[in-house]
Amino acid sequence: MKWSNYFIPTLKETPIGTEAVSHQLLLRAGLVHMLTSGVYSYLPLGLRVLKRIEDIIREEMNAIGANELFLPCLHPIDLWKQTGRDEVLADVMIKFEDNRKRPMCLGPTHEEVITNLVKDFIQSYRQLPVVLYQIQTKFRDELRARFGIVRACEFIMKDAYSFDRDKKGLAKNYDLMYGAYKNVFQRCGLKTVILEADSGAMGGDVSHEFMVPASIGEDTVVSCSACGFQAGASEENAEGKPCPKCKKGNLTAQVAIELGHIFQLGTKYSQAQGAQFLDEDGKQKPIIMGCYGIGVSRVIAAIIEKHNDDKGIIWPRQVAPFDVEILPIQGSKEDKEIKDLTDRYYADLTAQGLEVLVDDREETAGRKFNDADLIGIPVRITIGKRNLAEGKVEIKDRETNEVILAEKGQVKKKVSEMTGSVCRIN
RNA sequence: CGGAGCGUAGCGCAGUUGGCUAGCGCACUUGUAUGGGGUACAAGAGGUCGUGAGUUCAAGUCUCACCGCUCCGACCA
Repeated sequence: MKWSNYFIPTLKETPIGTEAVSHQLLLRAGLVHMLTSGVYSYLPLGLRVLKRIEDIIREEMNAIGANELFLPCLHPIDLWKQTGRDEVLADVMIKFEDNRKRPMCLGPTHEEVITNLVKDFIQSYRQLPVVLYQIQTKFRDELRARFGIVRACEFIMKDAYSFDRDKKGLAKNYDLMYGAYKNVFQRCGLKTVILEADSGAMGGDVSHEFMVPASIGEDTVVSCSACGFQAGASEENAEGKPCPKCKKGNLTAQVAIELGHIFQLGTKYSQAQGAQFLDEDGKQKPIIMGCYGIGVSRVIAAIIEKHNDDKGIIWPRQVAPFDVEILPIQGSKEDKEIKDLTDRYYADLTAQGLEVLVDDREETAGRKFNDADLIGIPVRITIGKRNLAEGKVEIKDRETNEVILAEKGQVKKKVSEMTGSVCRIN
């Protein structure tokens, strides 16, 4: 991909009214654009990151036997009345009437819709278990959107739902999800703290939250310096209490971003909506459900919060929008060798399955370097006269700042070593 | 929804006790030079001063209302 043919509107200055580093860098690196408070467009570079995270999630979901589908975001309120959640979630629902005066809402979550769907197809225990998921836009009329895409009114979520005949089956699927979630966040370059949580408005018994401690966030995690005990906490009781587990260490608090939340729902929805199956013993029973959410767009913010320096973003390789950036330093008179090498490296690396961005703009070297640091592509190849006079090309690792001066014929090999040859997931 | 702040060019800002043609930096256009860390010089283009009403000879500036954005709080699967 040529930069000159790609829409990457970088900003030199930090936009006003941005507190979170991730928010600032999302805007400066040209990943997102705000339409109104809590509502963001994803620009080409941001969309690439989003899709790579989605692909990681898809792999992990598919690996545990979950099937992807796509549910509507336009819901009749009548459906929500079946569970009474039209009242419970009234404050976050975006409601309106369609042209036939029918009360509608934009889906803030999808338990009711999926239960309605499964109800129409599942009659027998022989058809269970079923695990379904989607990656879709959710709408929540947040009283106060903040931290850019961390709390938005329109955001992208992966939500999965499991349907089992008994609690044992639910526990099994729950464990599989738990493991898959650990894999997803690890592959995204995030260290998560997993907490037992309150199931709140979702209902059910067992629930875990996947949190990433960061400098911003809306939740608090306390941890014990002595035994490593970790738990969620409210602001008031967070600091300075002795550890409830080992009684020795003191708890220290840190704010965190909630990225995932899984629930053993039980029969709350299946009972309310009449989603039953005929069990082996000839009795009608409500399907046992679980639900599992990941804030996909929020994952992007968390990754940036944890992977940046004063110059910009440092993408973990697995989620980077491009694998390699080639940065030719051209004068006004085009240097044929620089151009030829640029084309050759582009072709060679692309043939290896790498996504390559070429900064072919007629900009000064300094500007290209700064933009490269800002958008944070893991590997940068700089082709310029200075090193070329010695037959060398510079390869730089964005994360470690390590610089290799490679023979111009060895670039493909060196880059392959750095990226682990074909590092694309698909 | 309570508290606080902000709104002037794409971005970041200045604009005095109201005063005459609304400025600066970056970005943008054209030209010349430059070409390894936001290069230099020159010439340009770009504005309903958030919206509406009011006070006044005169409003970016004062008053009121509304809209929008941000932060703190409340809320949050």
